[in-house]
Amino acid sequence: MVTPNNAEFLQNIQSKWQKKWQQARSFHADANPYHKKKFFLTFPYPYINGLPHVGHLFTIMRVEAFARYKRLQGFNVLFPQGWHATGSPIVDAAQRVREGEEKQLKILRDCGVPEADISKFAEPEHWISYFVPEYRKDIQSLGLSIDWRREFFTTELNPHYNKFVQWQFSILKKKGYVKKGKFPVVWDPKNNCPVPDHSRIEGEGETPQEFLLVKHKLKNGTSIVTATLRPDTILGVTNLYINPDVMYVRAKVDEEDWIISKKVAKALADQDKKVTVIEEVQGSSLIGQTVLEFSGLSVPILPAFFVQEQFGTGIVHSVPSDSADDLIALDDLKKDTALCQKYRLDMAMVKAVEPISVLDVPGFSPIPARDVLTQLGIKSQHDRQKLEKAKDILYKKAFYEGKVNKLYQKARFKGLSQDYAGQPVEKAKEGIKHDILNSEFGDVYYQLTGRVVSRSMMECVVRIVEDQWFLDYGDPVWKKLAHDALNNLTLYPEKARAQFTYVIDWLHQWACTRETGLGTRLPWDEKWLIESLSDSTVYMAYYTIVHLLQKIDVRNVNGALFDYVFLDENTGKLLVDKKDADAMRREFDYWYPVDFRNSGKDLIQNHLTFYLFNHTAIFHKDKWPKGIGVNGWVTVDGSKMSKSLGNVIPVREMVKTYSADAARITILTGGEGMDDPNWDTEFARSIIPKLEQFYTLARDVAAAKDMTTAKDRAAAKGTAAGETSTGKTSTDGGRYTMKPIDLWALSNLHQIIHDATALMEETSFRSAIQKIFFDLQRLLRWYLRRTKNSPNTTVIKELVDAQAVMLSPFTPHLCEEIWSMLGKKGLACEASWPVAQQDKIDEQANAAENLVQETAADIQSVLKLLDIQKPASIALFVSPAWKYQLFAIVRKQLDTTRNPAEVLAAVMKNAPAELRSHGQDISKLIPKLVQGGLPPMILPQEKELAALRDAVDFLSAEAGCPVQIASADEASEPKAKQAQPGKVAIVVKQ
RNA sequence: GCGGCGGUGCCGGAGCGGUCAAACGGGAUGGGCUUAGGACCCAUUAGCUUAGUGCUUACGCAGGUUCGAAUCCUGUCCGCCGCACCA
Repeated sequence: MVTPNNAEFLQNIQSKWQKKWQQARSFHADANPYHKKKFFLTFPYPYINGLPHVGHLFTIMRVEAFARYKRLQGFNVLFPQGWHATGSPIVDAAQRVREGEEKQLKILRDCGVPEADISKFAEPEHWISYFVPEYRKDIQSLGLSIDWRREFFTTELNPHYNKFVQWQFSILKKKGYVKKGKFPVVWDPKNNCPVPDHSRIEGEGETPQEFLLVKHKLKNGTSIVTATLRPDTILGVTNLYINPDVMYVRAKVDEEDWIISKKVAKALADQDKKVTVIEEVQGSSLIGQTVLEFSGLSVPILPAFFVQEQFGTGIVHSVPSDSADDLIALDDLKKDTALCQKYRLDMAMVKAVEPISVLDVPGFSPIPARDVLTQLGIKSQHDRQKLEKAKDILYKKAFYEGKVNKLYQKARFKGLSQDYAGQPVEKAKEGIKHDILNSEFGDVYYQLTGRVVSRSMMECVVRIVEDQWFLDYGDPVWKKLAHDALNNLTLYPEKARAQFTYVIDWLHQWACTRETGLGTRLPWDEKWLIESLSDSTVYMAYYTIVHLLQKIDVRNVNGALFDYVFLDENTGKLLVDKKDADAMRREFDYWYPVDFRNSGKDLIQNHLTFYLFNHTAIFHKDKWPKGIGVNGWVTVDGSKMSKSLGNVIPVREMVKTYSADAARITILTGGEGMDDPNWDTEFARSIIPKLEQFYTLARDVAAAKDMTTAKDRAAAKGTAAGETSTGKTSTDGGRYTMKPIDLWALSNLHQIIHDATALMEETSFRSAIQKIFFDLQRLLRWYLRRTKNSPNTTVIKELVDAQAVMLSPFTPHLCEEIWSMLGKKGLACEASWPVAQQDKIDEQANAAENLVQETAADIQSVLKLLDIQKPASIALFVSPAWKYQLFAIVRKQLDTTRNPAEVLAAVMKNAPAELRSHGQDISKLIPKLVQGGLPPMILPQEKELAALRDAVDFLSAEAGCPVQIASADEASEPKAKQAQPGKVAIVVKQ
């Protein structure tokens, strides 16, 4: 870690201002009917199983900076904060503490928990009572402008909130958005419980995968059952493959007879099936028999050794057209007379088995598997590696580019519900699967995508849980409402919209209840806890009333109260004072809807979209969300944040090392939009002295009532009293004259205010900081240099005042300090954001100053090239008059043509005689002007002269010799002719 | 594979048809100020060239549109995020 230069100064003023804000209750926000402009911001309440770190900081700071900005804009701003404890991580972690797991204990120690207290964390409740205040302390130390009166935490440990969530769910239920169904989960068979991702020893990220079971019927009615992920090829089945050496079982599954592997027989028992094993069946005994297919065909059962017992059902239906495995096995068998004899297979029958083409895949023959076998040079079914590759190629090609062929006509197969012929595989697949499931040939089976081992060291299985509750985000009516909500809100940034639209369409049923963890119980089925993403969709409404509600005896909090407060409906008896209920309703009515909710972009696919869905289900349309912000994932010095890299910087460490203000501005400079913001340690270090420099400058401005020099004042007396050279009146006690450079400074200031305001409005904080801090600092630097440190006091004060206010959302402590030092009344956080005055933005002033700036630079470079230390004098010539005329005419022409010849012709035609006399020069100049383009603004000759004359002192000082200024028109000097509008000719005399 | 976002100089990162060899910051180099400085100020930071200029090569790669492209179009390669019941 780099040691900062000196953050003490910033750190020393931190707690002082935080205390002042607290005393002034600057961030307490209450409904105020006389203050119509309100702004309500939130970010998702953090899950409190740890302390805040740099990863959290970015999201927090976006909301914080926006909150402070909106306050400066005159809004009544509500920025509350709560805590999330719902779910299983805390419970699991407590369990691990109970078991004394070293890794978990270390995490707690790293959070600063004293050794003696660690055992307390065996209780989940203790996590809340410990981490809530610690987390709050950390983010408070950043000087956040949160209304802490409205803090709360979730789960039934907070009975008021508990009632709120139950109210929410009873409304969802009433409206039919909560439904009951079956659901596959990863299950520990020993402890009889579901195994969430983070409490696995092995197999994080593995999930149940749905396979289609296909029944193939023997003459006696028994089904040989295979499992597949490719129902689209069902009509291409030519035979079954069975491993002759494997011992299968015949089992009664529900009311049917199935032949399957032993493992599947066991697994199905967990998956909502009644399974009784009747007998064992040797694979070889089935070979040679025929089965009836979904397609209506009869196909033989053949031997194959690539078939693995533990995969699928241990039996494979063969689609040699589109499976390389199936095809090569068939090829092998046709050549293997000995094997056929062994199982008494009729060689002619085997040879008669031919692939059936079912898919049209671009770039492939009707039998794609054959192409791939040839392509990869696969010779036998033992060539496993190549076969895996073949499978990959075939699947991807067929699935994403293929179409099912003409075989899939409804007329040809009674099992099909529609004509699939010609449909893309991707689309037809689902329909065909559905058809098979609806026939007597199909069923469903779940298998894990990989091995999962639970903490009890048991290998997990898939289990179908009955009576699981779902939020039906697939409901088309609800989807429509969510789209409506999306269409009526502002996104920060707008480019996130495509993703939201996609997610709304893609979401379907969401299992919203759990059996374990902390949370709120489902009001009508108390065995279930409401899952953590589902209990946090509309709680922002809770913020509006929490400080009032939680004072009320919870026994008097009922559904009728929430109906009254949130929906303006009288549905039952209120158990609280009408007065109290009205007060809450006023708060809700005033603050809602949420104007800005910000979170990481990863939450678009769940929480933020749930947030939209649920608001439309619960609240009236005028209370739907107004704005959502999303941001990228924080990186640290360019690398992804991770525990293993050890670059997860806790907030408390950042504040201790860099100060709150430096940390705040660093993180927001790290990025904007959807890009991943970067915490740049080097920036954090180098910004500290720059912030102090800003303070020093402000101090000088404050101290010097009059920053002008005696010489300036004397010079000023020369002009008519109170009158400046530009005719403006100066009223302050500083330098009396308002010179062009002063107007230029103001012009640029107001341009910056204008730009920065627009950027703040769209939460582009990085760019805003660029303008407000760096561009303004540069402006100040040039202004001081240009005025040789005697700026106009009015101007310099306006610059510093504006900067202090505009920077305060980012570095509030420093800005308060400066604000008070400048002798301002009140707090900076309650000041007014400066207003950009269009009439002060003067492009001509910019062009004039550019000319001066460039001339100064050009003088330097000429002197350097000629290696002249002490020039005797310098003459500057502005362009001859005819070139100004020429430029103006060319500019007009460029709108119609860009062809140099045409421009030249037009110029020569339109130009006055005087200009035409410079014909030769013109024809040389024009191609350049057309190619390179003209400068954005061309000042008239007299303005250029005036600008240079105004700056003559400065230019002389920079050049180190007297400077004369003249027009090239009356100059005999040949070099003077080189001058152009915007470009002065320089003649150095030694 | 699908959906989303990106690929710019030593680095971070602006720019999104002409004012672009490319803002701003960081780093590096040189100079100034200083007892000294990690503080501050100034200059340089693609190559060649020049009295302040001009030229060449550059904005992932390849084509195209245009008088003109980092900027628009097409194709292609690469990176990041998500693809769920987990906070």
